[in-house]
Amino acid sequence: MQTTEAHDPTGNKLLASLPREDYERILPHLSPVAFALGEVVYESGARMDHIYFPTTAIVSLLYMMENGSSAEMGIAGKEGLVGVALFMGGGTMPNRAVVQSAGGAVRMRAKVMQEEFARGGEFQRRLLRYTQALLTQMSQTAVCNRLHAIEQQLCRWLLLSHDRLDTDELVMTQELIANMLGVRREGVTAAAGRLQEQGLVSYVRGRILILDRPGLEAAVCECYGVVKEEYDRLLG
Amino acid sequence: MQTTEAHDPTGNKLLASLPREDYERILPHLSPVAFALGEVVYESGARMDHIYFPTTAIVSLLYMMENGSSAEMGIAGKEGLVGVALFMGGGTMPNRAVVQSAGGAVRMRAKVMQEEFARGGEFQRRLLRYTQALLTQMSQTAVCNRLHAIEQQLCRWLLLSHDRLDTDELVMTQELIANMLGVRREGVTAAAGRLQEQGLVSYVRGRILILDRPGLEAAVCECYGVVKEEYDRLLG
DNA sequence: ATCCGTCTGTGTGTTACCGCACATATGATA
DNA sequence: TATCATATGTGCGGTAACACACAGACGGAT
Repeated sequence: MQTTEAHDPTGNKLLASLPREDYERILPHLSPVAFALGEVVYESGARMDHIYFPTTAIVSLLYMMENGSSAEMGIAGKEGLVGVALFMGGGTMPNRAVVQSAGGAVRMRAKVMQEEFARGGEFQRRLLRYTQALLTQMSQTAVCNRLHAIEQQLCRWLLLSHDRLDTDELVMTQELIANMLGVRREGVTAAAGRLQEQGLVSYVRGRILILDRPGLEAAVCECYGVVKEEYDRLLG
Repeated sequence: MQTTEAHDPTGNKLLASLPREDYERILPHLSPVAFALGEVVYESGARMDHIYFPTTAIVSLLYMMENGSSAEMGIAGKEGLVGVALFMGGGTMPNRAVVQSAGGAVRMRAKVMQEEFARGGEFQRRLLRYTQALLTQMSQTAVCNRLHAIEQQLCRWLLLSHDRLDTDELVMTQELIANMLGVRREGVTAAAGRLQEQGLVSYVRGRILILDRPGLEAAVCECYGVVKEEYDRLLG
């Protein structure tokens, strides 16, 4: 795997954007972690010991229904972090964080992070802006779930994932995508088939290749653009 | 209208929960506002001059689609505030805030609020915890929109509104509820009719009366409970 | 090379919600 | 009391997504 990149804290854009002074103060408190596909970063309602800054990994925030079905409310990759509850004050969140794309992250002990946050400097500022971006992503997911068709949501999901990867290939079965989107596997098969017919993607057995990104951007609903622009504005 | 209550800052639970010292420092900077039904508190993408703490009013956060349809992503009442973007750092949000139930609020100039927030004390702590609660409400709305039927969502919406009112009567047409939920008006008519048959609510021309709150709580999906518990835990 | 678990494709019938059209009821106002 | 804008009820056809069943296809392991 991408050993050097995955363990370099600057692989995480949020950390990389810190002023040198803040970055260097934080650096000694960061330690690398490797995440496997499907690994649970934290469980719904569970207290976390660390905050995670993905470098090459992508993490999905999922709500697990009592009856076993699930739906994704947001995703985090190298642009952000996993564990906002640790500095927002609640400590826990009623959702599960699952590794959606294997890769690396760096982590920081909760206590150290909280002390740094309490300094009120640039670190705090970036964390709060990131949280606002996440807020937008989640709220737009709510809108998209209500008003848009599976095919458009699949485009949105593919683009959000692609933005957080350095490759055009997503390792992901249709079954897993269905769990993320909160729809049936057959629904994903049908939507993915239509995208493939249009030449936007190609896929074989758990691997999806993005062939025509501009084409996907033309096929996606406005939700993707709203979220993307807000991330760029707040974190860019 | 409820003149005294609506203008008393302690009508807002978030302000009322502040330690006396913080509350008294903030009090001189609060001024009362009256909101009419349908009034736009802030427009999508617009910079705000004030943060609002509702006392008797309820405000909906709506996303307006390019094609004119809309969907609610969250609501705020006396338990919270409107304008998280002002302390989260983004300044604006890509959604509209509309008065869903007429009533009062107190407001505070953005600059003053930001200075108080930067002190890093209890005020900051409460604001961040509230924002985490809002995050949960929005993400649970996403899940609910994906997985649950209109009737359950209507129950959720009625209960969330009822929690923020001192009366059992909601002044709200089915047409407006449909805009909030992002569904057809006829869909609301049908769902509301079923709730009325069960004796849970009664309504006539723009007024809905909550008759059997425990019954509604039995009919609602788990989403309401998740959000409620998180609000109680974080702000209680 | 074969086996077998997993992933993907497809068909059938059902349901929830949509869009449209229009009938009826309410209550404020003249 | 009559009028009228607005709110609500209802019917009908269309469609997207559902649940279930099963067939084929791939690719790693023996």
